[in-house]
Amino acid sequence: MSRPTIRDVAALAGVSHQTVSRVINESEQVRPQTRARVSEAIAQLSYQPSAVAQSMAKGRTGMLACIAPNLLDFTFSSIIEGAQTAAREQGYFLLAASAPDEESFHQLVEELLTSGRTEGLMVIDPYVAELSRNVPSEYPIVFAGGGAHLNQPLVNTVVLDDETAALMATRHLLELGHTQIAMVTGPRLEVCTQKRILGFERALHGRQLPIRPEWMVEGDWSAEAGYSAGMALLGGGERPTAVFVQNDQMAVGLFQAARAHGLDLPTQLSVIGIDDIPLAAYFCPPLTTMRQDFQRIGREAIRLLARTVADPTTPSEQVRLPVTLVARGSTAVKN
Amino acid sequence: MSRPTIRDVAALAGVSHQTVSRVINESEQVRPQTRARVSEAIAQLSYQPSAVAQSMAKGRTGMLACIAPNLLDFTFSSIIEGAQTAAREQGYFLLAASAPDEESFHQLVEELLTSGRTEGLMVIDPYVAELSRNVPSEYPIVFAGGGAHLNQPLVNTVVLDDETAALMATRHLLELGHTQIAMVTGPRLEVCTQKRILGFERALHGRQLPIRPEWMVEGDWSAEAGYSAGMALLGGGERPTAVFVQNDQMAVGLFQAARAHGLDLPTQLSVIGIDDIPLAAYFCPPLTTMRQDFQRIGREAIRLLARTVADPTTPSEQVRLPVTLVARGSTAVKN
DNA sequence: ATGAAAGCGCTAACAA
DNA sequence: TTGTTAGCGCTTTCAT
Repeated sequence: MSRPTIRDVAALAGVSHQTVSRVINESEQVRPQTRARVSEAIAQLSYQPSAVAQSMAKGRTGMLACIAPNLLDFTFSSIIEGAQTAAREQGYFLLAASAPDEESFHQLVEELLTSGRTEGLMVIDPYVAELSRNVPSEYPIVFAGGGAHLNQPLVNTVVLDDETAALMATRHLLELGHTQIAMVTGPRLEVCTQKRILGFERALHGRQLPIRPEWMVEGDWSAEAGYSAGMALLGGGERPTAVFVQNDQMAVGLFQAARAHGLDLPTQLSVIGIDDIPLAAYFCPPLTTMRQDFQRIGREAIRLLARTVADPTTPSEQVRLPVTLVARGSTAVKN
Repeated sequence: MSRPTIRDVAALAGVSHQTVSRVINESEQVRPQTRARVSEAIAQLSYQPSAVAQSMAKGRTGMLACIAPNLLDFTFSSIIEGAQTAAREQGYFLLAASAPDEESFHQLVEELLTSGRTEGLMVIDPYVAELSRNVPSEYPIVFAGGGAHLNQPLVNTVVLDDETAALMATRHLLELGHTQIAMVTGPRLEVCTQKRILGFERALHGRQLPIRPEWMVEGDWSAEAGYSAGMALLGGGERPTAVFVQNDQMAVGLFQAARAHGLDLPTQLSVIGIDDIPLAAYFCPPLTTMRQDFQRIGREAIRLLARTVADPTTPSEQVRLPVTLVARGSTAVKN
C-alpha cells in the first residue's frame, strides 16, 4: 500500500497520465471539465507528486544549500533565518549544513553541488577568501556575511559595510568628546576585521588623532576575548576613555573587565559595539551599538543566488548593507 | 558539456554501466582489476553520481527535515545544530525550515513528507500537541524541545525533564533560606510551562509552603515579558525575596525591573533561570540558572528519527534529558 | 564476475 | 485538447 502515482490518478480519472501531469503543472491546455475530474481523482487518492521524480524529469531539485561554520551563533542563525524565508518565497527549500573546518567544508560542497542535490550554494564563512578559491566556479554560489569581502568582482557577495560601520561607531565616540579611544578587533586575518580597522583609523585621522598600537587589542569575537582585551587595555598605565569594540559579545566581556577594575560605565569608560545582539539592551549599562540587519543579509544573498540559478549568465553582484547607530547607555559625554 | 553520467564512465572504462554502479556502491562482486579501471575513469571524468537519480532508483533521498517556529532563537538553533551534526554522522542531510504559524507548518509537512523529498521529520514546536494531531502518523517523526511532552506513547519525543528542572531550581532557592518565592512562567498553554509549574509547586509543598497565585506571573519567554513580570511582582505590597524565572531571557528582563525598583541583586532579590544561554555569565549579576543541553536534544532526536526511518516498526521512545544547576551570582542566602 | 533488461515517477516532445 | 513515446540516471533482478 504505497503512495499513489500519477498513473493511478490517470486511471481513476479515465485520462492519460500526461493529462494528470498537465493538471499538476497548471498547464492551460486542459479542458476545465477534464481538469475537474483529474483534480477530484487527485483529492480522492490524496495524491502528491513525487518530488524526486519531478526533480529527475525537470532537472531541477528546488533546493538551495547553506553552509556556515555552525548554525548556533546568532550572527549565522539569523542570516540563515533570513535566507530560509527568502528561499521559501522563491519556491526553494534550504538545506542547512555546518562545516566547522575546511575539510568538512569541501566535502560538503562536493556532496551538495556536484551530486546535483542542490542548485546553488550560500556560504557564510569568515575565512571565505581562501575557501572560495577551491569552489568550482561554474556553480551558482553566493558568499554572505563576515569575511565575504572578496575583491574579485566575479562572485556574488553580500556583506556589511564594515568600514562605514566602524567609522560611524568611532565618530559617535568622538562626538561625545572622547579623544583617547581604544579598539578591540576581531581576528586580524578576517577581512571584516581589517575593514573595521580601516574605518576606525579613518575616523581618528579625520580629527588628526594618533593611532596608538597599544590601544588596539585583537580578540576572537567571544565575550571571553572581550574580557581579556579589557583587562589588558584597562590595567596598563594610561587608560582610554572610550573603546570601540568590533562586536557586541566582546563588548559585554569588556564590561566585565571594566567592572573588575572598578570603573563605572559609562561615566569613566564609554563602550560601543557592533551587531545589536538580542539582549544588548539588557546588559548594564545597556549597550550602545551599530545595528546590523542579519536577516536582510540572508535575504539579499538568496535573491542573488536564485537569480544566478535561474540564469547562470547573470552578472554577479556585490551588495553592501548599511548599519544604524543604536545609542543606549554604554556611551556618554567625556567628563 | 554537462555532467558525466554513469554510462560515460562505463564507456571510458570499457565496462557496462552496471559494473560502474557496483563500484560506486562498493559491491564486493567486482574484480579488483575492473574496479581499478572504473575508479580511474571516475576520477578522470570527475564523475559524481546524481543524487536525484540515486534517490529515484533507491527510493531513498537521504534527507531529513526539521521544522521550528524560527531558526533564530538560541534554543531552536542549538537544537538544530545538534540535529544537523547527528544527521550528517548518520549520512543524512538536514533540511531546515521555519514555520511561524500553523498554516505554514502544515503546508511544509505536506511539501516535505508527502512529496517524498525527506524521509523523516523533526518538529521543534512549543505547541506541538495540537499540531501533531494532523501529522500523518505513518511518517517517521520526532518531536523535540519545548512542548514535545505528548502523553501518547506512540510518538518519538525528546524533551527536557522540565518538572525536575523546576524542582531543582526552586529547591536551590529554598536551600538558600528563601521562603517567599515567586515564579515567572512561560505561556500557560505550553506543556513545558505546566511541567515547570508542577515542579515549582512540588518543591514548595515539600516545605509546607503555600503557593501564592499573585506571585505567579505569566510571560512569553521574552526579556520584555520578564521585565513586565518583574514590575508587577516587585511593585506590589509584599515582595518576594526570590524569583524562579522559567527561562533566562525573562530572568534578564526581571533584572532590569529589579534595578528599576532600586533593588540590589542578589542581596535583596535572588533570581534563578533555566537554559544557561551563552551570555548568562555576563549579565549583572551573572545569572544562576539550570543548564540545558540543547544540542543533545537535537542529537537524541535525530537518533530516534533515523532509527524509525530505518525500521518504521521500531517502537517509539520518549527521552527526557536532565538539567544541571549552574550557580552564579544572582542567587544568595536570604538575609 | 559481468552484462542486459526493466523500471523508479515523472516531464518534454511529438503525434493525433 | 488529449494521448503516445521517450527518456531523465540510476539500481535491481535476472541471465550469462
